Amino acid sequence: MPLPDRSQYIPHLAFDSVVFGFSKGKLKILLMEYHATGWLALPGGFVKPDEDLETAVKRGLHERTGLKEVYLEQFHTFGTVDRFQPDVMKTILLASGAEVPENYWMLDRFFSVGYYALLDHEKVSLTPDILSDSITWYEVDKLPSLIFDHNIIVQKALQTLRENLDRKLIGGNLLPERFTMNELQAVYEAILGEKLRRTSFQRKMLSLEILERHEKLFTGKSHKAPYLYSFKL
Amino acid sequence: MPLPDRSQYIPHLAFDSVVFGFSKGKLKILLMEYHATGWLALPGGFVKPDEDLETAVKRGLHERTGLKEVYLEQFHTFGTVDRFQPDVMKTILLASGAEVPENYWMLDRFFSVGYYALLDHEKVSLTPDILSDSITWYEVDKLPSLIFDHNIIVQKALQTLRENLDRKLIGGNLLPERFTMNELQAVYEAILGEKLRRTSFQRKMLSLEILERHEKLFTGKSHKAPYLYSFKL
DNA sequence: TTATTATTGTCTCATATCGTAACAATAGAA
DNA sequence: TTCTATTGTTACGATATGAGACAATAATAA
Repeated sequence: MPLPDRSQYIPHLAFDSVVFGFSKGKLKILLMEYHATGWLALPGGFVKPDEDLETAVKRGLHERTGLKEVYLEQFHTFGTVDRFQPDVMKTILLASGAEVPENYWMLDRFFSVGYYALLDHEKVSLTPDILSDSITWYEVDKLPSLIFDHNIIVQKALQTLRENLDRKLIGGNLLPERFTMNELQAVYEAILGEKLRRTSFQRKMLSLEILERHEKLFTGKSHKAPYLYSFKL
Repeated sequence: MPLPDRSQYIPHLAFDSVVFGFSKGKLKILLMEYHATGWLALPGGFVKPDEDLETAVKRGLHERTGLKEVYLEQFHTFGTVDRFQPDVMKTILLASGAEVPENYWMLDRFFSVGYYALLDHEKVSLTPDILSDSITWYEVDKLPSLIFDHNIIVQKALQTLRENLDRKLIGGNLLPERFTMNELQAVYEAILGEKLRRTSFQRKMLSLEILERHEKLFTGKSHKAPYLYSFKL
């Protein structure tokens, strides 16, 4: 399996995606595990010479998750010299069984543009890339050590997500079309890392006039059934 | 005057700085005017192979303003294909009187990381770069047309500045060490583009406990003299 | 059928915050 | 001494938020 040629991509420039999902009450992100080494990294990629940066990120996201439409936001570009670790990269490339040419372009110094994505955990079908033998969900607050500065990238993504949460009303992107108020609150709590008041949360969300109320959800439990909501528009 | 060699900088990657200053009640930014063409652009630059991205931006800022310490914030990275306008770049290079080699690296497609800086208008001493014959302050709300996507970059910088204004308490970076409450309010109004209530603003600022009150400022006007303030720490 | 339990939707009240206006203080001029 | 313009502070009402109370209700148990 041949490695990509220098001419196929813009050199020195990469992107890394922090893909957030929500399941079983936990906020999770996608991580790739590289062949043989067992090293973990964010799913990322490179930009083609005639491709918009954001298009490249969407392409990468589509290849890994099968999803075409996801909520996507750029949050920071990482460009310190200490990201440059050609030995690490070389080990990953060799472990994939490929032949690594002299001065191979992927061993150069890279700047990486960080994007975070929010998607419905249930809708993805995961596919590893050439260098990885798996891609899996990991709980954000139990993250293992990642290669390069990827732990820092995740922290920055999470910080930006928190700051944008209220301003951009994006919590719903992690849920299916219809959800209960309790589920929405659980998403907010997972992102913010703190418990919220049930009544205040409900009042706030309803006062924003962005939710549409639908039929009740009967779960079979012996108590009042909650309404289902969806986001307007 | 020779143009920089391909090996001196990372290819395909640039930065652009939106340098905010405040004077005579107006919010202003620095623009460079290129030789002969009269085209206007943001002050920017390239990153050296062994240089941190942020270090490069500070270096560029120091070269243009003489300032070593400025408030600096990265806000977005621009990477659409339509930024690629080699003819425009070639005209600029030729107008500077330089000889432009075949396939010169500055004519390639570039990704640009946007930073904004806040500084005390009084402290800068302006120096144009090789390609420009002037660098001057322009009022943000009376901006002329700029090359490439630089008008969009300014808008994005301003938008981010507004969003960060309260959260990061950065308004003071545009003023000298000591200032009156009125001056601070004028900065906030210029950034937000709207009038603020005098009493509410004063109450809010004082309640944040970030200001230190100093002696009064006697302007010679026939009314009560305002206190001077500085930011704590 | 009725009582019980767990959870949901709403309301109330205390508190904090903010818009608005009023008021007192004061530096210099008349 | 009075007047004018501006500043610092306080008062009051409107609005938002924290915290708790209370009614509604789906399924179960009696």
